Amino acid sequence: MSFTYEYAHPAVTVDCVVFGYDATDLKVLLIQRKLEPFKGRWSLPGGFVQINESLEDAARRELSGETGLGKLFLEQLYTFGEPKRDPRERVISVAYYALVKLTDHALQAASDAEDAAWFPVAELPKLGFDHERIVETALRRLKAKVRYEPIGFELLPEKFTLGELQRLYETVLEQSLDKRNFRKKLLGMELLEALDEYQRDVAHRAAQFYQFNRARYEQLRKRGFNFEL
Amino acid sequence: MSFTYEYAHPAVTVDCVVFGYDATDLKVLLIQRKLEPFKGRWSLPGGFVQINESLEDAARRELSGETGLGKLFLEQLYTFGEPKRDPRERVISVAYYALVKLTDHALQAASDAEDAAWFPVAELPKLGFDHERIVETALRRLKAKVRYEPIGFELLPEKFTLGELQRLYETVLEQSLDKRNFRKKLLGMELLEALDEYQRDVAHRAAQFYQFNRARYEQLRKRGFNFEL
DNA sequence: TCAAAAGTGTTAACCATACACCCATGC
DNA sequence: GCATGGGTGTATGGTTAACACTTTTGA
Repeated sequence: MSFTYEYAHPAVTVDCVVFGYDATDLKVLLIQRKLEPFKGRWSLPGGFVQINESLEDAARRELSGETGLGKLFLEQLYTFGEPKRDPRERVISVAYYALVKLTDHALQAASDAEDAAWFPVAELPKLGFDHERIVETALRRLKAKVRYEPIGFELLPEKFTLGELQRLYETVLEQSLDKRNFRKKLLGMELLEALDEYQRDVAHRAAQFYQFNRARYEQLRKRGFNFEL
Repeated sequence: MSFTYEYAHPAVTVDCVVFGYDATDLKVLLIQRKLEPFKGRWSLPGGFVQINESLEDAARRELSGETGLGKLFLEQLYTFGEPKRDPRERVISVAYYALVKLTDHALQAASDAEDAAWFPVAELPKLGFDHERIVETALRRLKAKVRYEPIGFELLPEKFTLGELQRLYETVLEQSLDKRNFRKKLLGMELLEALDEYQRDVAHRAAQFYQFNRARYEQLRKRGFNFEL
C-alpha cells in the first residue's frame, strides 16, 4: 500500500520528554534505538503520528507502551522542524513533555520489548537526532512552569511530606530554598491537605504527610488566585 | 509530478497571527480567502511548508508577502493537529505569532494581490478553519508574555512616549494602570533611553520621546535581571 | 547519646499600591 | 481660558528574606 500526493509531504512524529523524580534526582526516560539511524543510541520515546489521530493522542499512545500508565500530565512543548534533523526524510517532530509519579508505578525497567531506562538529567548519554536540544527545551519549560503552576505534585506520590516537596523544588530549580519560608508559603496557599498520617521507621522525627487538593486549586484559580513558587 | 510514501503523510502548514497596534487598538492581520474551502471567509495568513525550508523560514516567507517587511518579532506559538481541522486532507498547522510596528511600515492595505486587512481583536469576523482558536491562543500568549518580556516595544515605533507605552500595555492587558507607578517602574529598570526630542503640534504639553535599549536589556538579563511589567 | 530531618516566629528591608495637583500647549 | 494629556512624590501596607533552636526517632 502506498500514498501519493501532488506536493511533497513531510513525515510528522511526536517525541516525548518524560520526567520522573526519585527522591534525589530528576530523571528522563530514554529508549535505546534498535534500528538505523542512530542504532544503539539512546533517544526520546516517540513515533509517527497516525493519519487519523490527534497529536496528543499520538503522544499518549507512544507513552502508554513505554510507561505502562496512561494517566499522566502531558503538555505540548514545541515543534522541531529543521529540514535535516532526520537523515532519512523530512521529519517534523511535535515534542511533548510528561510528568510521571515514579514511585506509584515502580520503575519498570523495560517494557514493550524495548530497552528503556531512566537517566538523571545531569548524566544523560549522547542522544540521537536533535533530541538533546529537545530535552534542553523541556527542562527550561519545566523550570519555568513549576514556579507558576502547581505541577510539581505530578512528580510526587499522592501523599508526600513537605520536606519531599521542598527537595523536589530544589532539584528542579537547582537552587536551595529556605525551609521556614517554603513551608509558610505553601501552607499559606491552602492547597495542601494535612493528613493524619506520619512517616514510619525513619531515623528522625516522623514527618506529616500532605496531599494536593486539586479541586481547591481550580476553585481558587477561578477567583483570580495564581500559584507562585 | 507527484510524491509517493509507504505511509500516509499529513500536510504541514504554518499560520501566522500578526499583531499590530495603532494608538487605540490591538489589531490582527487577516486575509480574505480566494479559494475553497472557506472561500470569501477571512483567515490567518499562512501556507504550506516547503520540503526544504525550516518552519520559521516558512512563516517568514508567508509574512514577507503580506506585510512587506521581513524584520519582525516572530515566535512559534503552538501546533494544531486535530484530524478534521481542514476538510480537504489531514493538515497539521504550526502556528506562529508576530509583532509588527504598524506605524513604521504604514498600513499597506493589500499586498501580494491578496485581500488583506487589519481587524481590531475585539471585532474579528468569523474565521475559517480553527483559526479563531489559534487567535485566542495567540492573544493569551501575548497577554502573558508582555508582562515578563520586553516585547511590547515591538508594537511601537522606535521612538515613543511613556504615555503611548502605557496605553499599549493597557490595551493588551485589558486593564488600566496607574500613571505614576507605571513610569516609576519602567524608568527604574533603566531600559529606556530618554531622547532630546519632544512631541510637536500637540494640544497639550509635549511629551518626551524614549527608545528601548535592547543591548542594555541583554546585558542586565545576563546578570539575572528579569523584566516584569 | 548521636545523627538526621521535622517543626516552628520574628524582624527588617523592600516593593507595590493608592492617591492629587500643577504644567505646557493648541485651539 | 479651556481642554488635553504630561509630569511629579509620599505614605502605607503587604510581601519577601534572613535567620537558629528544639523535637522526635532509630541506630
